[in-house]
Amino acid sequence: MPTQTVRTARNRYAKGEARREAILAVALECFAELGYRNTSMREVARRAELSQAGLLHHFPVKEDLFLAVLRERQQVDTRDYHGEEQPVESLIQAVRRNATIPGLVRLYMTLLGEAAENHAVEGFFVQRYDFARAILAAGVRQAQLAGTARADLDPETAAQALIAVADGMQVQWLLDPEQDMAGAVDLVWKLMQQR
Amino acid sequence: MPTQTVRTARNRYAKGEARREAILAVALECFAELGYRNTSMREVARRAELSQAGLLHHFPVKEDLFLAVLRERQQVDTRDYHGEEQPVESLIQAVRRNATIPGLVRLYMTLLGEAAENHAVEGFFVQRYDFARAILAAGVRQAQLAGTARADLDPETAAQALIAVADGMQVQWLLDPEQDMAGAVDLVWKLMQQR
DNA sequence: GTCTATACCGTGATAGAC
DNA sequence: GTCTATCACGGTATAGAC
Repeated sequence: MPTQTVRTARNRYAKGEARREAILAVALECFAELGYRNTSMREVARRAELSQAGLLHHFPVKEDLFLAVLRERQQVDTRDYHGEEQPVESLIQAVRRNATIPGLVRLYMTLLGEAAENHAVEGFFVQRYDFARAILAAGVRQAQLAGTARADLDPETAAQALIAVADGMQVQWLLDPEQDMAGAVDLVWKLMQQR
Repeated sequence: MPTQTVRTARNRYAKGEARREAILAVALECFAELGYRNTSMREVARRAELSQAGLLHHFPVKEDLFLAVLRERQQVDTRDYHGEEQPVESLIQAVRRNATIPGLVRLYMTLLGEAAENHAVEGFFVQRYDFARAILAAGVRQAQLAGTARADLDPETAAQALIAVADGMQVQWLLDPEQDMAGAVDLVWKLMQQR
């Protein structure tokens, strides 16, 4: 680890940290706009206004930069779910929100492609899905107890399906923004609620 | 176009065509195994047992090779649907079958990432989805007439949702092969059939 | 149609000075 | 922490022999 974080007595490395944050912001922008493959370390460095070698000081290999961006997004997404009492509804809301942030869905799709080729990125997604499945399955179970979801559903399978529709619709929406992303998720969830 | 196809009187270019086919097979293998990014033209050439320049004679740029592979797969997939009287069931079957072909789902995911960054690949997917949606919507409509699907479904939205679950589950399955790909698609379809 | 040879440029990555 | 080289590699391209 080249960069230290948190220091006693007024953060002597505050400047380095700030730089790091700035780099991450620029990198997210680049990945979303250009894609992973077409984003060069030189370009990120240019936009962050430092040399390529300077950038490599913070993130020695391109993948490190990528993963750092991912971890930041994961924090945001996790926060959104935490303490949520309506997981399924928040999923639908998240889908809707994603559509409003330019490049985010595109980035997500790029990531998926990357995960297929890169073990570290794959690990990121595995964790993410495990987390989402657990949350949503709990949500389904809760709805069943409350009598607002079909009792004959297997909560795990239902959770899988809900995540899958959400993911799949993001892809379709990206390819053709006419598609009603949230509508399809909503449809499936409504079907699960019928009794 | 460097390579001519179809010739009167017993195909004088049969050898070149065969070479082309062999290259495509090797390329599919490479993309599935190594991913798009990690597949070099040199490697494809090596495996196809010809020089890099020889490969470039058939496919001047890497993307051309990629698109050719895509088009071939599209033909296979399209054939599977054609004349099918149970579109939804064939979708589920296709999902099951994909799981048995090593690297295919991985390739598909790689492609999605590529589509996010590459207009030509994007076009390929847009077409593919339009086609699938039309087929499946017809299938839903037909099931409604037959009384085997809920009458209150919007066939278009239902079709979107079905494709989305199938796609989304392939992703989850790839990341964790424990997941029951076809099971989730089946669940959603069963829900659509209840009345 | 296919080969060898060669070159160009952008890329991720490293070494070492300041 | 940041820089200036410098490297090897990959995608692309061309010339010219067979």
